[in-house]
Amino acid sequence: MEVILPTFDSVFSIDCVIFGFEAGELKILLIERNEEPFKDWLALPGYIVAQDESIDDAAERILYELTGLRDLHMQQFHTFGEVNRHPQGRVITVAYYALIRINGQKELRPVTQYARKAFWHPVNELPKLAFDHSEIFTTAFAKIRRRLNYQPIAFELLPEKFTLTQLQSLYEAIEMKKLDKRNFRKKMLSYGFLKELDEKQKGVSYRAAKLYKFDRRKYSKIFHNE
Amino acid sequence: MEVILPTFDSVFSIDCVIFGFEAGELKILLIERNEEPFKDWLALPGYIVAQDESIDDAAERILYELTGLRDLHMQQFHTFGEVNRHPQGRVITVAYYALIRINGQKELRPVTQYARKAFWHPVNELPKLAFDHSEIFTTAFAKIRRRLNYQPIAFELLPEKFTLTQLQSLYEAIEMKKLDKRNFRKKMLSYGFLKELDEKQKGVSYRAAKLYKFDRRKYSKIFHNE
DNA sequence: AGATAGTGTGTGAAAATTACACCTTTAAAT
DNA sequence: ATTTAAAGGTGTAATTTTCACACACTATCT
Repeated sequence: MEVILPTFDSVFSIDCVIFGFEAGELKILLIERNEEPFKDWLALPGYIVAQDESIDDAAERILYELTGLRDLHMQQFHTFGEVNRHPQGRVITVAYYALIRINGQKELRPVTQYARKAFWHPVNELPKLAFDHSEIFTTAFAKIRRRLNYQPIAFELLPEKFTLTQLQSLYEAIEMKKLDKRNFRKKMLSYGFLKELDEKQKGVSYRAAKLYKFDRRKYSKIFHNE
Repeated sequence: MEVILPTFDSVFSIDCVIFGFEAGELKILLIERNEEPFKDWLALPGYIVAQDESIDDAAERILYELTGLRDLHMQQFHTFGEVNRHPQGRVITVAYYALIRINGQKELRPVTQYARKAFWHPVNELPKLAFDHSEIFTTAFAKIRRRLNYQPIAFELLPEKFTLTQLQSLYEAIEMKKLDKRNFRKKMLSYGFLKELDEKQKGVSYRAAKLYKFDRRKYSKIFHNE
């Protein structure tokens, strides 16, 4: 059975690539669509920009409506404007990314009917996504990989307190290669923006590691940019 | 006398920041607008995307129509989507940049009436521009400054054959700081993608410098990316 | 012949990067 | 109590990269 869809002339939309890190794996947030076209497909959270909101505001609103998540620092990274990227008409989409901590607590709960559910999915072994969302993801991943080299984005993905091994395995997940433990630690600590805490990891069945946290104030003192 | 303008709902537009290098100075291409709003103001070349063209195609077409320039490699870098950036309605603009060689030969000649003329203007001492174009320029400049560090964009601005001093002064113009001559040469030559020619500079009233050219094939052999 | 203006070249010190292996600590299992 | 499994934590030497720094050479013009 074929569904007849309306068409439209020109709309802006937003799509979001939200990265998280859990169980040593890099993940992104997907929704299950509850609307044609691509009903029942998996997709990036995305929707149409309203007349009276800036695209940055739209990105926040849309992410909230589709996933229940709020107050992330989203960053625009590319605009996709092929003529036929949307089957119903001309849709140019501005893609944003954000990096957040996954806590079990924050539950993912769409507040509109457009998404049936929202959930985390590992970036390896991603399924086929609706529209050109696979390409949007690939572009986003390339961007954050590059940005990792000159901005402290990793810390947004980790819990407030983390061990150096966790930090290293996150770098390894993003750069997709193994790093040397001693060199990694030496380098990270040499920057001087990691604060060693008086606390240790708990609940592990082996020697507990020291916890650290990222000291944003020291960071901006050291690196004047941004 | 006030002009009454039509309003519109949602349009995409493109704005272009075209960099060139001439007489030791970094310049961008501006037009003098011949249309409301901002009639008679200076602005970046920019116009509205048509229904049936991708944004990349639109960027090429629009630049051509406003300046007569063709076949540049334009690269999208940011999308500006504040609600009130255009006085007549909601216009979201995708901004592109390109770097080109300025030759006296290529003449700048708008082929539409929207621009009265197009011309090069030094990036220092830029006047106030129409819309939010000053901000767009600033963003573009920041982008290319960063990109200079990991991509061979400088060579797109120089004539095919150039001296090391010209190359250095271009780097200095983009990075806005002085570089050491010996270190600069050593580093550039160490990359191995500069081809020394059997030719020398002509028409100078002092010792003529060797000419070099950028060897794109060697470059991509050395750096697999891009 | 001399003045002028830019070309072209080398070395040593300091900093950053890389490669590399073993003992320690803790909890769980026996 | 002892053992085992799993990860924590640590230093050094070689190499590469970056940086600071000064003077003689050459072509043209007068």
